[in-house]
Amino acid sequence: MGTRIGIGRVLAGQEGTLAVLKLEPLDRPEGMTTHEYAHRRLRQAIMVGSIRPGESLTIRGIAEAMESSPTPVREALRRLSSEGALKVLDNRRIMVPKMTAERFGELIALRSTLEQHAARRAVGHITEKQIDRLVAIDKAQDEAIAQKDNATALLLNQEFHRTLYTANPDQIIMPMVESVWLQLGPFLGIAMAHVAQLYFVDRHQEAIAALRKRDEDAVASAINADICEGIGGFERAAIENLLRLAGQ
Amino acid sequence: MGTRIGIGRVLAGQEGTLAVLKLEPLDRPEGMTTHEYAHRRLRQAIMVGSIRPGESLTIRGIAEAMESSPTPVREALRRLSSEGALKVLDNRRIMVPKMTAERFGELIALRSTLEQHAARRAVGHITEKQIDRLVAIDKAQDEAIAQKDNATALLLNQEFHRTLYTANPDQIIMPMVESVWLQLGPFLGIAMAHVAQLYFVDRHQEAIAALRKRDEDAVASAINADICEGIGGFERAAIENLLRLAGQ
DNA sequence: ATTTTCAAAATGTGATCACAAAAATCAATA
DNA sequence: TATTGATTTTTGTGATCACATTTTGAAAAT
Repeated sequence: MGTRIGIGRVLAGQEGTLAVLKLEPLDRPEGMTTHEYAHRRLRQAIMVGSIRPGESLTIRGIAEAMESSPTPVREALRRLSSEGALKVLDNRRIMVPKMTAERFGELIALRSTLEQHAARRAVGHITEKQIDRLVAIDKAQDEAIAQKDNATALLLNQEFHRTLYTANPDQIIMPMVESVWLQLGPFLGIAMAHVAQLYFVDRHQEAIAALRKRDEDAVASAINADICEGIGGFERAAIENLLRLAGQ
Repeated sequence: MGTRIGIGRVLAGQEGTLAVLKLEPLDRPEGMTTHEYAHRRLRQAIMVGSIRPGESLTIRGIAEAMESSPTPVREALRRLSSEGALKVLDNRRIMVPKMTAERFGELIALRSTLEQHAARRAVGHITEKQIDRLVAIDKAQDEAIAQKDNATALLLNQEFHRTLYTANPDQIIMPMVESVWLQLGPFLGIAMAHVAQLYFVDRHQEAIAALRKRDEDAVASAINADICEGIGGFERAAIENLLRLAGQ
C-alpha cells in the first residue's frame, strides 16, 4: 500500500506532497477557472517529479489542499489521466504510474521520434528572430546549470524545445510532446532524489547552427542527441538501480 | 455562428447529431461509470465523423440526450479536449476543431511518423499467432470493403493497426495514435458526405509479409504507404475543395 | 431594411448532498 | 501473535442547485 494524499494526513503534515501543492500555489490569472487551476498545479507537480509513483491521490484531499471542492478537482484529474500523467486503477484510485526500465526505454525512444518530427516540421517555418530567441533561452539555461539550479534549467530546457516546435504555426504535436515530458517527470523526481547533481547535456548550439542553415537532417540529429545523451543517457543498469532504490 | 447540440433543438429533432447519440447507445457494461460511458459515446461519434466541425456541444444538451446530468458529461468533455478531439473556445464553448488543409497535412504526417514508430517497436515482440490474427482481421476488412460497408471497414482497419502496435507489451504510444485518429475523424465525416464511396488502400498484406520476416524497415515502409496512400492520399486541391464544400 | 437596446432564456461553473463501494480501525477469535 | 469479522470512516460518483456570464430574440430606434 502506498501512502495517500488525503485531508487528515495532509493537514497533519505527514506527507511531503502537500508541501508541493502549498509551496507552489502558482499565480492564478484572473478568469482562470478552478478546474484549470487545479490542472495546472497538479501538472506542474507531476512534471518536476514532486509526486512519487505509487502515491495515490484523493479528490477530497486535493480539493481541501487547494481550498476548493471535489467537482473541479475531478475534472483536473480526468484530464491528467487522459494526458498519461495519471492512471486510474480498477478500484478507481488514481495514482502516478509506476516506472519500469522498459517503460522508461519506450518513453525515451518515443520522445526522440516525436521531437525529431516536431523539429523537422518547424525548420521550414522558423524565423531568424525566433532562432535568436532560442539562443537567449539556451544562454539562460547555461547560467542556471552553472548555478546548479536544476529546476530553472529544466524549465528553460523545456522552453527551448517548445519554442522550436511551436515555430510551426500548424503544429499539432505539442500536446503529445508534453505528455511524454509529463510521463518522464516521476523518473526525474527519483533521479534528483538519489543523484547529487543532474548532469545536463546541451546539444542546443548544434541545433541552432543547423537551423540557421535550414538543414533538416542536422536539426533532427541534434535533437536526437540532446534527448538520448541527456535524460535518455542513463544506462540500463543505472536505471534499474535507481528504481530499486526508490522502491519501485 | 455554428449550430448547437442543445436540449430544445435536440428534442425538436432539428439536429442530426442527437441521432448519433441516440442511434448508437453502445452497450454499457455493468460497472462502467456514467462519465466513462459518455466519453465512449462521444468519442465514437467524433471518431467516425458524425459530429461536424464548428458544431458546438452543450453540456446540458448532451446530458439530456443520454439521460444523465451535467457533472459526468463535463468530465467526458474535459477528457476529449485533452485528447485533442474537442477544443475549448474563449467563451468556454466546446466544439469539434475546424479542419484546414494545413492541419490535415500535419495530421497525416504525424500519423505516419507515430505509427511507423509504433510498428517498429512491435516487430521484436509480435508472435506468429498474433500475426495470424492480423491476417484474419485483414480478411474481414476486405469483405467489408467488398460489401461497401464503410463503417465496418474503418473499424477493422483500426483494429488491424491497434493489434499490431499493442503487440509490444510496454507500448505507450497507443493513446497518441488514437488521438490522431480522433482528430482525423471529422475529415472522414466530411469526405463520406461528399464522396460516393471511400476508396480503401490496403498495404496490410505487405506489412504482414514483412512482419513474418521480422524486417523492421519493410514493416515501417508498408505502414507508411498504407497511411499516405490511404486517407493521406487526398490531393491538396481535393482537400481544399472538400473543405470548401463542407463550409469549413 | 438595418442597427441598437434590453429582457428572457440558456449555458458553464463550482459547491453541496446523498448514496454505494472501498478502506481502515478495532475487537474477538484461533 | 496472527487472523478473522464487524463497525466506522473515507472515498468516488453523480444529481441538484445557485450564481455569473453569455446568448438569444424581440422591440424600438435609426
